[in-house]
Amino acid sequence: MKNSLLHHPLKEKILTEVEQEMMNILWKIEPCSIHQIIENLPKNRELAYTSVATIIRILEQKEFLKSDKENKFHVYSSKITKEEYEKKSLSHLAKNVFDNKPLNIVKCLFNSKNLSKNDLHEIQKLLDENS
Amino acid sequence: MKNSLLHHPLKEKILTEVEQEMMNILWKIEPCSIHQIIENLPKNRELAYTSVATIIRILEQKEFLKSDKENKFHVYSSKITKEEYEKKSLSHLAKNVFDNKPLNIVKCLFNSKNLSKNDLHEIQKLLDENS
DNA sequence: GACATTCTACTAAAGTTTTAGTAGAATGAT
DNA sequence: ATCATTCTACTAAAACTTTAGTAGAATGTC
Repeated sequence: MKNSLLHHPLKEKILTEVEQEMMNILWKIEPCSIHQIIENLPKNRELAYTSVATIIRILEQKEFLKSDKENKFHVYSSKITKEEYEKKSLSHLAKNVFDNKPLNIVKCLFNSKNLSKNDLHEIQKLLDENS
Repeated sequence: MKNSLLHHPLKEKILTEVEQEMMNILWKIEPCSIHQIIENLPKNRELAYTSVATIIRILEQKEFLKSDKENKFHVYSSKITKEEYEKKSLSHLAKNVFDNKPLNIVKCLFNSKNLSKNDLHEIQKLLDENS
């Protein structure tokens, strides 16, 4: 079995670091070419064209994105929205690190003092809408 | 360079899946032996003693835990608290998936309907305490 | 103390991730 | 049509992850 990961469709698929890096760009500019992805990498991030192409190919095999032949060349677009993936990765983190208790994530955010005054107002609004 | 990862102390270290599995048990029962960790694995999770020992050794190299020789054998304890790691993994996720905006994590939790009535009350309490 | 059992260190192998090269196909320019 | 450039598929290699075996050290039992 040469690529066993690709044959476990039920496994909860989480992006690796580099895959995440590419998907973040894709979600911003899709549909797009390999070159457009490279153009959108930070200047200090030097990756060969073929390296990006390989990562994209793997992402296609894992069904995070799809490719279409638009007139001349391939263009790539996501098969999962950023919002869907945010939800998936957050519930993965909740399960693995936060005892499967989403509330613990909120508590952690409050404890780590990473929320601005405005964030607190926004959260209050969310609460008001949900009661 | 045989183990280059271990020589990059500044890299933000995030646990792999199996490492996380072991650390979650360690945080519950530390200080503890390899055998105690194995006893605390789910019944359907069959891992050889030596596999667990290898994972523990890697975790020690990565400085997530330390070992002490307590009278006869080694006992292991964490070098990072669960709370510290929760904070670290959450800010890692915020940075990589949520545009570095912790508020987006809270929004995602609200959208995904994973919060119970009681959770909402608890969040209201947190808000009241922080204003 | 001899023997069986347990523990630890080291080694290993298969799979995955990250990065990039090569070759040939497709395209563009003359 | 030819040549240079770009794109894609395939291959590859080093590092990392996951799992486990082997050998020798430490310990317990008789």
